[in-house]
Amino acid sequence: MLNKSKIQLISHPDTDVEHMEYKFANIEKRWQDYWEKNKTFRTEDDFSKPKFYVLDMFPYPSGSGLHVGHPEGYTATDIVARYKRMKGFNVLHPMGWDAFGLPAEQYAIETGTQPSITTQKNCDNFRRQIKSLGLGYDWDREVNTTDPGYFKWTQWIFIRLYNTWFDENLQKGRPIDELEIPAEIEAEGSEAANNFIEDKRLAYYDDAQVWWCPNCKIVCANEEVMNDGNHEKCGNTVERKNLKQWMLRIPLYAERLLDGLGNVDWPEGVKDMQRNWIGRSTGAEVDFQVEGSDETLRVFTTRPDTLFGATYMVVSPEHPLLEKLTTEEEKNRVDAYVAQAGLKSELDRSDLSKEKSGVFTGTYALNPVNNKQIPIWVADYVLMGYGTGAIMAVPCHDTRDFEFATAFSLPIPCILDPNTDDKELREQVLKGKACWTGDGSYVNSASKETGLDINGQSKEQGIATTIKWLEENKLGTEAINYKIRDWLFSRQRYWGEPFPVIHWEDGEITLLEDDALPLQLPEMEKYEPGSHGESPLANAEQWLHVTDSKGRKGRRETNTMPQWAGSCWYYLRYIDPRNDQEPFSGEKEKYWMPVDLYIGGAEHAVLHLLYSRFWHKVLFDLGIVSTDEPYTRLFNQGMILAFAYETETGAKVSSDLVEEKEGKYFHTETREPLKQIVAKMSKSLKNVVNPDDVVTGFGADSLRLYEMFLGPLDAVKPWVENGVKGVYNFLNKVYKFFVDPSKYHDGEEDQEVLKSLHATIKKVGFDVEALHFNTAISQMMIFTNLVVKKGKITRESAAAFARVLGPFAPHLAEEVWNFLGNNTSIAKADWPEYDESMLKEDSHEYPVMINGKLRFKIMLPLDMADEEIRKEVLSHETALKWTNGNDPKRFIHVPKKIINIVV
RNA sequence: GCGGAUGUGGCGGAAUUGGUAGACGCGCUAGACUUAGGAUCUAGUUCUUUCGGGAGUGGGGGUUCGAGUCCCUUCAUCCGCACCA
Repeated sequence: MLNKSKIQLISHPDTDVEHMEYKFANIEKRWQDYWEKNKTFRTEDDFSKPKFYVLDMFPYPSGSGLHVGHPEGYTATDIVARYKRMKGFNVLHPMGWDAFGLPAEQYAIETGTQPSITTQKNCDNFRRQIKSLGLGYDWDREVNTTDPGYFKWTQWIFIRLYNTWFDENLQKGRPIDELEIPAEIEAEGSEAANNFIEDKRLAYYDDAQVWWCPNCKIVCANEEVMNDGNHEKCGNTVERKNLKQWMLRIPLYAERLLDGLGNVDWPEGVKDMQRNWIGRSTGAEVDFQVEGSDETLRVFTTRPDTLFGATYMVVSPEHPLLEKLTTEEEKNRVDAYVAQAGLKSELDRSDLSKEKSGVFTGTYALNPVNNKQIPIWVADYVLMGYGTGAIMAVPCHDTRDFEFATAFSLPIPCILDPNTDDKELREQVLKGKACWTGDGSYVNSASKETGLDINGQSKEQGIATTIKWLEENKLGTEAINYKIRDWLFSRQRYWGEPFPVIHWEDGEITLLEDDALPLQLPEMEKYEPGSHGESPLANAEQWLHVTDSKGRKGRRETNTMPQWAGSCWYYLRYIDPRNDQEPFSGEKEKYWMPVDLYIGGAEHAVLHLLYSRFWHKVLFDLGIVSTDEPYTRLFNQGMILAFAYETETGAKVSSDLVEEKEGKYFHTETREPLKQIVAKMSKSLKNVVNPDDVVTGFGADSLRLYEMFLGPLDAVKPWVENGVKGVYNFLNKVYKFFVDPSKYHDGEEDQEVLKSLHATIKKVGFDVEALHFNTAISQMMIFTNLVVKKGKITRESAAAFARVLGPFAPHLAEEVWNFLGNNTSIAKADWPEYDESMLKEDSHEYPVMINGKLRFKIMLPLDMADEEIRKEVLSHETALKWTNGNDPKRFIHVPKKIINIVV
């Protein structure tokens, strides 16, 4: 109620308008039609010009249309694109649709409407909305991930991934036919050789654990499972299920993905999140002999130096050796524990069980550094998915092991004398009553029997010495471990890219030939999933079954690719979007890549950006693209929030039930006083701002300008509804002044106006490069206020200002430009040059401070000698008052800045 | 717990290398025009004051002629990750 009322009133202006009224609706319609008709923003592949590639993260075209968050990033890139074009660059600035996705499929299940029809409708709506904002995209380059002409090449890339292996020595992906099969494997026969090859492919087909919602009969992505283990859509508990899945070996590229982060201009936070996700840690893998067995238990540790402090071992409940390790006597307890751990999902293991739990397996291992017998336990604080799924526990120097050992009264011997000044803490650690993970010098860390002795060494030395000893004695090796895991690359859904894969009745898997692409989706009448966790494609009988020339029968892959697939490479397709011979021309790719500026939401900090970097590196290794990294500069726009209201107890109140009285807020029904808070826009809070409403009420230029004026692009900021009025007033002022013949004169330009104009050209240029749009707009307001006050301007100055305004408020700028007698688009004009000499001053108004406090101001010529300045300032009446005519202690004069007198 | 960021008027936010804190905008106050004003224009607007000043950028301390900015410390909020061995 609060949010809407004003917009609606202003959106129905008096019909009785003067001819000078800023009729934004007419103006914007006129220029949008003009741009469309003249293809103003079409990008030619003119290799003679310097290029600039500015990219938005393309949207998923949802049924609810744009929200105000979309235009934020899009306006920013549009301003940069228009600016760069005016600066003489050949600018690539495309838009498209990431249009595969669940909502269209869900809608299909409910209504039987083909997803392609829903998608088409939504794309049309998005395109209309985006065009209504005056964003200058080259629509001839529009791409859509669901278009067979597009996903043909997504499938083509998948085939490349399948046919690539990673050469760890060269740290480079190579064609699979360059893979040499070792002689001893060759000798075992063709099946072994085949298995060897399959194990090397970047894409492979294998069993994988997935989340399955028995209610929706659908597999869920991890992010669709809530913290309590329920499906976010229906609230039912999801299950673990083993299904054959396509996986991609992204961990092989971990080092390359880490290295590449060093050379890109990205927000530090995003780089850190990616590093964190890859999770590289260095240490050693150590083999422990299991007592009374020829099995060894391998662990990964970052602290091989603490081996002397290892007093027990822990394996995860899913560890493959657990059954063998468990003795008869302990079997019941271990089985019960494993069953119980299985009930807890991986998600709530961390949350619910702050208390450590576990049971003894009944078996012992031998600590390789001193051959001491140590018990092997099973506990769910050790995860199967990380390292080897087993650890050596060093309770005195690892907090988790310390907690566990304390809970189960296991010994906590100290082997590292802490280098801390805290005497009490040090005592505690030495006694095994506290845990120390920092540096220090080793004690009790020598064994005559095995010959290892690190007593007295520091952490760094101890690690090096121990690894060397382990390797010499063949008990372990230096090792690097990564958190990142193989990428589960298939979904049991209809509305995604089909895999170009056939599973034959004899077990062979073949991929389609390039010339058989695209493999299209079959049209279906029903989109319900298959009964056993299969994709709806399992019901497409006609499509599904194939027979080869020899009569062998096969089934097509019924899984489809995840939504990430299309977005992994779309920036490449924009380069050559209608090419039906190859994904893009190499020549064009060399010219346009890399992307110079990529703007989008921080929610894609890890997955999309990591996945697409991975694909890009594979394509680079195969010689398909010319750069190692796809995105040179990345920038995250901050989320736009909205005001919302809550009661004293914190209950949220829908905005249509809120009433304002004298700056306070009340519930319209209960009369409760309410607190104004800032929250994400949501349907339930009824605080969603619809860009269409703003465009209707104030115009697209106002929406663009306001989104940029709101604050720094990367900041999270609330939409303050009244703020739109501020920029609307500004545009109104610009219109009324610059489209009024009576404001123009033919004489010399006023010096002050000229100076401000050049300052504006300079500042706006700098600010656009730095993406500081809010301060650029403020500078344009300052200039406008000045000329309105002066009342007159020359056509030349007005033309320069119009061009500065152009990237921000393109419709109004075109109108002014046209009024000034130009009959080509302002988008094609040159950015005005500023003259540095115009900005020079010959005198400066110095603030004079006495003891650090501003006391008065004085105008002084810049070429005045120091001595004279001193005399002049000290003889000022206010200065005399403070100095009593005495010589000051100090006299500081910073040229062009400030004068400070210390008395 | 770890990692990243942010704290400036009533509000959104400005402030290259330390150099006039609060640009620009909203809101508010007063006035002008007006039948009217949620239109437009003009002036004012950090707080406080005994009208000399005084205080002031989350809190405390430090460096400096001078600190929103640099250093130490502390608090709060937001985001991401979270038993990663």
